[in-house]
Amino acid sequence: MNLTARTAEQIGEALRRTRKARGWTQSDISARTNLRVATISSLENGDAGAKLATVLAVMAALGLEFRLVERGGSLEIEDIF
Amino acid sequence: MNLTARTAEQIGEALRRTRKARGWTQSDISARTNLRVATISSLENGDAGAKLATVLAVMAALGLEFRLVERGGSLEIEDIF
DNA sequence: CTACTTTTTACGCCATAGCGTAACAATCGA
DNA sequence: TCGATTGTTACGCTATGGCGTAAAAAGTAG
Repeated sequence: MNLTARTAEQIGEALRRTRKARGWTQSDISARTNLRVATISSLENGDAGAKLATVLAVMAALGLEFRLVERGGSLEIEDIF
Repeated sequence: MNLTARTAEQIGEALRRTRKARGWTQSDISARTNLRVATISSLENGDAGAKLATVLAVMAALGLEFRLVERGGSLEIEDIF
């Protein structure tokens, strides 16, 4: 699962995929973040106008964090082994 | 340079460090993004209310992209060699 | 210390995120 | 097929981002 993102669409996709991988619903994320389901939906659909705080809250709920890397940057361990 | 971020402050720090590493001013980023210097300043200082579009624009100007990874996740190649 | 560059902050303005609430649409299991 | 869960969209509302513009504060070189 490659979760590289340069656009809001890609971030939304990554969040949705991770959520599904966890077997969770948008409602689950909503409960863990105090964000409305509608907000989660909007974010997953690539809303570039979303607030950074919103993205970070969902990331935290999913147990994710950001790495800021050079474009086309280094491989990760899993990509090799 | 470890650019892991879970908070707006950490993202701002990472963006500022990368910008400095490029030898650029906030004004340079402003020119490349059509965002005001004040907006860049606010973002680098950890404004969680910033729009995702704003973050992504600055990231692009710096030649960076996001990786969404598990918290405490995999090491990167540079961390080993 | 002085002049210049860089960064931070302020004010009025417009656009919009996310809220509560609600309805509608799409997806899924029995 | 159908009822139930899940996801999307809408309306009015308040709060605030980013804009133009401007000035002040902080940092830097001579």
